[in-house]
Amino acid sequence: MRIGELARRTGVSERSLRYYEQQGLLTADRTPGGQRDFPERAVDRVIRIQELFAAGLHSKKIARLLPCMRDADGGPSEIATAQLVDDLAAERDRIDRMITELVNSRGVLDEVINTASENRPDR
Amino acid sequence: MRIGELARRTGVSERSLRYYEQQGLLTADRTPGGQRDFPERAVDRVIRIQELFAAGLHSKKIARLLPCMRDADGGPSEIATAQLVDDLAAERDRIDRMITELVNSRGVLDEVINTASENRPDR
DNA sequence: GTAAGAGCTAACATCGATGTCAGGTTCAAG
DNA sequence: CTTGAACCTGACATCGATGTTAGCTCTTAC
Repeated sequence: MRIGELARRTGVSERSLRYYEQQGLLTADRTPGGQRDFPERAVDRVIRIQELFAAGLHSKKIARLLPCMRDADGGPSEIATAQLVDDLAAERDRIDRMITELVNSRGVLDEVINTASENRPDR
Repeated sequence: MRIGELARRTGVSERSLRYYEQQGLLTADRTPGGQRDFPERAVDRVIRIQELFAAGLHSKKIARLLPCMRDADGGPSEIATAQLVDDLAAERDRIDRMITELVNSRGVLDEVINTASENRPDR
């Protein structure tokens, strides 16, 4: 599929998709005219890339990580090196802490929202 | 307490603390010589500020939010306006989605890590 | 063949919290 | 009084994903 469709289906801008390809996160064939032709499974991949970005990983780390992930198709095409595993374990712990913080913050927001609703029954 | 101690106790750089004050997120008295003198409760407040930053809120929104939060001392000193509540509700939903994504990403990392440990019992 | 819509590259801009540095002032202990 | 640590302000730098624009090319339907 061409870049426009992939953008539409993932909600990610064309700009970002080109950037992902440039960073080695996505692979695309090219038409004879030089336009990108993404495989169907790029959709899932883009979504996972977005999630990893949201989790605070940088593109370089994602690039090392992706080949070690189980694909839609089957097993991973590479096994993570010990060094990468260490790295990912650290990220994992960071994400864990981040989840805790987010849950806290969500609670704070809920409290403020609820307090306001109680004191301001503008219905 | 002075800025160095607050930085040490919160793990937040002095630079950031000055920035927080400048953005209206923190209040500090001044010594006759012009040095900041933070109240004890600044410690908790800084930690909450950090969490809100981690949740993706910007300083301006945090500045509007903070006076509506329940303090260590007691009730909020302001009630959120309807407009702010709408805003916060949107942030809340965004945080919710972010948590989901983080949990997903954590799962992905765990899988890669586990796969590597199984295939590479370097112990 | 032509026109319109979609894609291409390259370059520059942005955002916001934080790092860093310079040059000066304050504080506290001796 | 002196000295070194801690603090002050102000300015500039950074990082990285993404937005934006310009100028050109490809694709496709007519």
